Amino acid sequence: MRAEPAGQGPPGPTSLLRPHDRILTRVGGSSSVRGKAIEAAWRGQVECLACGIRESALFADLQEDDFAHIHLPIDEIDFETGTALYHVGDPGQAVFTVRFGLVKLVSYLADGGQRIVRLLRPGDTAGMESLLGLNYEHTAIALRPTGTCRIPREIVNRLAERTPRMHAQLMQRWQRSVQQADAWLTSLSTGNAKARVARLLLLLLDGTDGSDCTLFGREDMGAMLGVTTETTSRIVAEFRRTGILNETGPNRYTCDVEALTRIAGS
Amino acid sequence: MRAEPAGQGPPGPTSLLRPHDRILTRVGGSSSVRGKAIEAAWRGQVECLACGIRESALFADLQEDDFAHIHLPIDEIDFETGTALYHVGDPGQAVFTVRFGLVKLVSYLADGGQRIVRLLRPGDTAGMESLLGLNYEHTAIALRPTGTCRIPREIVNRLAERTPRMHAQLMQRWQRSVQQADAWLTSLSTGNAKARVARLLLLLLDGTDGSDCTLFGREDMGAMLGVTTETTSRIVAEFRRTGILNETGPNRYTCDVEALTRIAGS
DNA sequence: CGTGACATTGAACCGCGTCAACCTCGGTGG
DNA sequence: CCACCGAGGTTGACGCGGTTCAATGTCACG
Repeated sequence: MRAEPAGQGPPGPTSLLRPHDRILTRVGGSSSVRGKAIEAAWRGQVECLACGIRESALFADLQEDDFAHIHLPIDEIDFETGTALYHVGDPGQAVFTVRFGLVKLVSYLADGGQRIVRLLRPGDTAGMESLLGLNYEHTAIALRPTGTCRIPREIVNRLAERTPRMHAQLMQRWQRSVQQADAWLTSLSTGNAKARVARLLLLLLDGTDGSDCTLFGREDMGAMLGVTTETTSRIVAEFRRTGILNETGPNRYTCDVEALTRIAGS
Repeated sequence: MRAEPAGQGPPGPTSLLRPHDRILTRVGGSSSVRGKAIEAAWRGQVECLACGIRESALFADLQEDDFAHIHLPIDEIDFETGTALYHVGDPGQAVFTVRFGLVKLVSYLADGGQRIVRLLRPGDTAGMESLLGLNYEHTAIALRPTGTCRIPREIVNRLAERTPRMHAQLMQRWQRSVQQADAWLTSLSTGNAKARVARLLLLLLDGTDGSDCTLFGREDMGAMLGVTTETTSRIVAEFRRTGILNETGPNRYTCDVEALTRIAGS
């Protein structure tokens, strides 16, 4: 594994904003601002109930009266590509529900390199370790423009005490993380590089329209697959030459799913 | 990845005992037998409270009166080396607390190969996906003579409803699984083979006495590290030649922790 | 138009997979 | 008691695949 060129090593345990952490904040409810205004009445109840992704989000199973017990601000925070939701080692004060976009969870290695251990999609929850009072165990970085809801840990913990529905949601989400971690190991870190790239592409297919997917930097792809940037680039380029991938825009491709499945199987 | 020689592919979704599943059952309490006797009064309350590893086990935080609500048999089941606690796809009816020994969680790959995704040590809990009504997601196999407590899922689920202490234990255990899965990826599936073997050895050090560890078959070690049996064997042999490992018994070694740490860092 | 970030490509090297031989050891049966 | 056998560990030879280092291409942006 090569040392990161721009890497200043694993981020320290502070929670100061890094220079590049340009965050687009759109506060969720009343006059509250991120990190302040604990007492402010919050009108997020309505918004949560009406949330477009609620059926797949952390609050999916909550009932109307459950929301009445939320007395801390839930902020909608949007992140530009490349900015961090939080850093490894930061004291975890909140979980983030991904509303749209894509987030990578990064682990930094002893040698300064990095490895992406998971991807979070809309409906997923980031930073659940904070619910146990732990520091964040990864750095979470937006791979595309990403919208989140930042939910203070006390809200979730209090709801979990109150209702077994929240309880069940949490367990399901933890289990999902384990599943995803295991799948990551067996499908993205096993077999030759070409098969790994193929499996990653299949994983990135847009659920809806079938055979389209949006890629990101070759370096990130390499960090997911445990191979170098060059190898990734070579393989993607080859897929393009052989028609398995068809560029339709900047980092947008149409895939020959059939062929990819065959390659992934080897 | 090479195809498994003895592999008959991923085990099917049945829960029938395989021919080689020689299980040493020592039933926990009254006259109950595994899988039967739901009504039998169970005297495990005493045994759980007196359990030697309770402070690190699933029931760690429970109080005396919590145990009064256990009305299903908790069996002590011991497994010989190589036998399965359960198979992937089996409908999960219970979790297993490991009392002594070592258990591997195996994922079977599309090509018939296998990958070990986690190790369970005394105090760890296997098969928690069963609590969510899911089928087992791995095959769990004892790497050494292993003792377990088989706890029916209803017991845990009912306790979790009753007491937030059980609730918290579950969340912590799920979180631990995620952590271990992430560590597995970053430390055992990253870097060159020699570093991986070194990290595995460091992971296997007996907590207590410092520099001793017990290895297992080279094939299993390879399946943990994502390398072949031959590579694993070569590296272990080299470590022995250079004095980093010192054989003290069958698959027992004393390690030069210093040297291993250096090699692991590369 | 210069500049920097990123993708691509080339060439050389070498780590590890692959295939195969051989060894050790424990068990089994004559 | 010994010959035989099979499983697992070790070692060698060879070649491929992926890393490494370096050069060039491409595009967005100031």
